[in-house]
Amino acid sequence: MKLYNPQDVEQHAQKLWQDRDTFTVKQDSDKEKYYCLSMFPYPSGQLHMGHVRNYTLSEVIARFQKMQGKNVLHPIGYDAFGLPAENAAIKHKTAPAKWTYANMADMSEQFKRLGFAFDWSRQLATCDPDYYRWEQWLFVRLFKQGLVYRKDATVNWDPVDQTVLANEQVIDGKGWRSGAEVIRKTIPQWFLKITDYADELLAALDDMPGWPDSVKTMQKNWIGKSKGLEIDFEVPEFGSISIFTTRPDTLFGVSYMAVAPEHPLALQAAANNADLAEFLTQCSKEQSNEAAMATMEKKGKPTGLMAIHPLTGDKVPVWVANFVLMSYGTGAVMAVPGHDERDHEFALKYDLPIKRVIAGDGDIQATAETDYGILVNSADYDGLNFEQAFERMQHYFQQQGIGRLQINYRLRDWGVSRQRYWGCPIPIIYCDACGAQPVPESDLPVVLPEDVVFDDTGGSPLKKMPAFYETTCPQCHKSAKRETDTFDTFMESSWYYARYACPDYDEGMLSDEANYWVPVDQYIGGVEHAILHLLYARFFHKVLRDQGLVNSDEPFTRLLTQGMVLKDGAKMSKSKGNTVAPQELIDRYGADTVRLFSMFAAPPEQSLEWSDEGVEGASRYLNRLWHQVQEFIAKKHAVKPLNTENLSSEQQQLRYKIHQSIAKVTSDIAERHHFNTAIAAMMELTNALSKYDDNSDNGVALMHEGWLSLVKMLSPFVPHICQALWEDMQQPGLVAETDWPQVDETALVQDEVEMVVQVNGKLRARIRVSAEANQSAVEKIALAEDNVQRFVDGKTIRKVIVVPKKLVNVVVS
RNA sequence: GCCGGGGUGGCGGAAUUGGUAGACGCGCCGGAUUCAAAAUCCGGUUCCUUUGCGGGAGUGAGAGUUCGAUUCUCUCCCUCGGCACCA
Repeated sequence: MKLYNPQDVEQHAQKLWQDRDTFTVKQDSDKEKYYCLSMFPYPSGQLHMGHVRNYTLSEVIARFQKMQGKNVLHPIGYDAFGLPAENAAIKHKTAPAKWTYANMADMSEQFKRLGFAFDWSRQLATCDPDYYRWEQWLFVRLFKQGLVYRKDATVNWDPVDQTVLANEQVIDGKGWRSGAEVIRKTIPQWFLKITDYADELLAALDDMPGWPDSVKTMQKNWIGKSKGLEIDFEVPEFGSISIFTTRPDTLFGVSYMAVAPEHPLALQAAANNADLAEFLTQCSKEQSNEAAMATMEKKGKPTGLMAIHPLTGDKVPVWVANFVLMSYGTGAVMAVPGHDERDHEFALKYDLPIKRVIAGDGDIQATAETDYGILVNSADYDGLNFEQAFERMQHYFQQQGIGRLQINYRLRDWGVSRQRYWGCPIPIIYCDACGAQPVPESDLPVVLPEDVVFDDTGGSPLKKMPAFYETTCPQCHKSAKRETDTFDTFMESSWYYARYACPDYDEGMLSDEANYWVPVDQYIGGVEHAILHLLYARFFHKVLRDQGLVNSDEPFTRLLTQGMVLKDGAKMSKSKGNTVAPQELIDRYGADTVRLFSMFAAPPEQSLEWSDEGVEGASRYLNRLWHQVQEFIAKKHAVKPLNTENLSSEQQQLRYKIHQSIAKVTSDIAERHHFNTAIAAMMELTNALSKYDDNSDNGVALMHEGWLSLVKMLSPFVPHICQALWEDMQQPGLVAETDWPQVDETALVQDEVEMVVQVNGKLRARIRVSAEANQSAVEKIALAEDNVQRFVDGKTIRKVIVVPKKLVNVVVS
């Protein structure tokens, strides 16, 4: 008997697929298309288990859909720009491009060794000028349409390395290399007006049934639409400040105002107040990310300025507070300590008055009451509820011209400038006379010089390359300077899915073929991308649509968010030393084993705990499968058609098992995406077939049907071994190109079913009854059971619940 | 802190619409095979109790709804992901 040698079997199958271009696809209007995509990887050089899991998931779906007769696109490429290449450049003294291209070649080799059904002809890399030129082209178009603007924004500045740091490079407020205290610095940067699309991005979520609710909820909360009033407060000696509030009903409870440290009012007040200026400096050293802002100690300083309450005319002090965000709303808030927890905490700390303006009987000095209620201590507005007060105030302020209805979003415009080298150059030229000018379309792409040397001083090499930045103004042709910032790498990952449809098209960003393939039918990637990447890509898609480049509204019809791969309960990482290299496992057990384990160990959404013993088990299963099928083949049975009219009860049972397994595996893959239970069902079928021993014509026909169905169903998971078994079973062509097995409903009809009998919800007996038995008959059989009688005896039967074909519950007291 | 997940045997997990808790696999235990071991095959395996039949408890903790809750509601604990410059 042939032995199972994974390395031979896998090489053989991979060569077949390559020679026959099995997974290269073309537009074909006769076939239903299916676009299956996993988020493309950053080319770090080493494939890790997260990748294996991610691409095996899309792989199984892609191969399954192909067997359903669809024209399946399953592409791969690289998200090639990014910070790690710059770090590697400094460390290894190589250019980021060289390092990146070498990594991509390595990873492609590893992908091929895993046998993934990718259409390699469509491979793309975002660092390729043929790719990013269209991103620059789009940016220029958006610039002309006013969807791009420049404004000041804060960055992390390392004063020793004289460089901008990414958030991840700031550790406990210090630069990761220099250890210097990082400060907030404000510099001009480019923004995309994603907020123009906020409403559509929000509303469309209600019509995306293929997305998990959790992701939709996160995006909804991230966009954070809220309705409130913008109200102007007079501030003598400054002018006026506008605040946004969703709770105008608490306006009479305002006892102070708070502005962000970067607010113009704060800056003016600090000009002749050394104490306040010192406080602002302190604030500039605090981290500006949201998590830090929310957890840090709330601190403030009075500015000495007073605001006039627009309804009472009272003077209330204006404070600077470290927790007010300049980037949200107007950078200033009214504080109502009686009915807002943060304001309350702040008021207690700085001994500011706390007033009750919403009816209630708690101690307002001790706890803020944030629920809606009836207004009190609010002059004419007393007795109104939230809606009434909101409406009257809106009306009043509008009439006075000092307030207006405002829809506010938590979502901020997308800052796309990065002060880094290894990214797509922003196609802008700065002219002293004409200002910021987009690079003319005919001059695109602005190519990133790849042959660079990194020194240790940090900062982008572009800033030291006159050959790159010295240019002329496209408007007045005088000498001008090119932008040396590059794009956020989320830009590239926001449209790559569409470019896979036409990766070599050089007459435009997207060809007509994009509308054949896009939207992606199934998108798969880590949950960590639930908000940023997926929101930016949705935004880009709508922008592309409005440019007439695609004709759909959303890029991803169905979304599957996979969990992380853990080892010993922690995320695999080099620093923890708990990594498992896929390559070693492939060498040892073969790609099929690695693929099988990664699909069997957990359902896709959950985190997956890596287990060496589990891998061993997967390998053992494949060996068992191989031997069982080979044993069946070795008997050289003449397979005759199954005579369904004449089946023994054992044959009926096996037939039931085969078809029930097909039904389960099909729905687990197609609908639930629970690949682990699909595999469990196939293991059960394997066990049933292994135990079965019947050399009659019907017996052989059933075994043949069973093994063949199993080989087909396992093939998306473990395609190499299945191709070998397929051939050994004398089947024509490729298992990858065959049809998925069909369920025969007649095999699923059963005349007897097992039911459980409970007394007061506790299991007391099991009964076998005819599938057609009516309720009273079932009830009678159930009550006749000895062990049921034991618990019913001497008690009154209150009622009997019968769930057909499942259970009987006798309620007694 | 805010938003979104997760918590079930020794371990990974299953239970699809409120209806048998623990499928499948790992590990472990016993047996077969072997000079012996590995590999393989067969059987057992939630805990407590019982010779056995059976009984009791049990899905992070606590409450609630229900004939019946791993599943629904509330409060709490632990843990993971995201928080706008990691990708």
